[in-house]
Amino acid sequence: MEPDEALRRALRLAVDPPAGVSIEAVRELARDDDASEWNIATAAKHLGVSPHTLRYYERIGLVRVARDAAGHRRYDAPAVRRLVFVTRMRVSGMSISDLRHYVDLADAEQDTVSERMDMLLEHRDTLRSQIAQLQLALAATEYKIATYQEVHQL
Amino acid sequence: MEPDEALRRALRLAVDPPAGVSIEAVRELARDDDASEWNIATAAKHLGVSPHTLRYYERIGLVRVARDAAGHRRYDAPAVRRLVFVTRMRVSGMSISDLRHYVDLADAEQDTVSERMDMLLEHRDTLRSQIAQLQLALAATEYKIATYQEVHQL
DNA sequence: CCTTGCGTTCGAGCGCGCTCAAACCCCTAC
DNA sequence: GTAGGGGTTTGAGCGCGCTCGAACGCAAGG
Repeated sequence: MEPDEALRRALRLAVDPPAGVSIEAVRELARDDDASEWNIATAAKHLGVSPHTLRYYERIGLVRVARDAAGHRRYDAPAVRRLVFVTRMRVSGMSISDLRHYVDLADAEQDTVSERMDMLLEHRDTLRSQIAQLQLALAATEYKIATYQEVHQL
Repeated sequence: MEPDEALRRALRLAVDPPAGVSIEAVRELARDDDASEWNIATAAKHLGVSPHTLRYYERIGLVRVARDAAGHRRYDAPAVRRLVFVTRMRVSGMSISDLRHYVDLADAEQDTVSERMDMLLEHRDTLRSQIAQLQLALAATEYKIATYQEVHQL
């Protein structure tokens, strides 16, 4: 078994939430049973962002990252999972400040589940309308392409 | 018939390219047979952007807009169609500079169809992967929502 | 010992896409 | 005549999200 197998597994689970997942997978994600960790370059590569961006995300409080003896960042499974979530939300248009609010709630001691739920529900709606928008744009683009092709045949 | 019926029709046609459209619709879109025009406030309202933005788009060459006797902008059907296209492409992530390139080609004298086709094809691919990304994000979000709900029931 | 390479912190800079403000113009209604 | 509400032009400003640079630290290899 590769040394960072657990990290890759966490990454994959977070990346591809299967259709019928449930408590099982949550527990899996919640387990921190592997000592394997990534340095910033490796983490950046797997997450598809730059090391600069990873440092930036940590600086603004989106993720907490441990240090090794030399003071270098070590990305463990929880950090990677958080970053997968963060990058996904960023890519899907959630603003940095909303994301900060969300992770502040997630990191809080108290029960903030209902407020986070509200944010998630709202983001879900945003995503749905975004997708609808993009599908409209796609239809328009394909329509234009088809038109050009037809015109070209005249 | 409302005075700006033709403009609304142009807007609708450009907004909702029906599945099986063809030359017919193109001709319809291409006809400039109506004298009705919009002022900047009306155009902005219908296009869902601010007057500021409309002036900005004109300034950077994305659209040409005529003036009335008083020097006020008059948005006719071609301008509206162009702006529908522009806003759709913007919303779907095409950069201003790419759009400028595209409309420069479209406004050029020469035959630039093939180059525009290339841009459209590329944008189509971008749109498809964007949609895929968003659907992933949506799945992840719904997964998280479902998880919270299950946890809440425990 | 010294270079190479990878990391650190912190503040500053930047590109994009608007967004605004100032000074002005014109038309209509009172 | 004048107040109000729409519009115009231009250059400047701004918020976001990185992105970079400078100065430094540490550890391994030649």
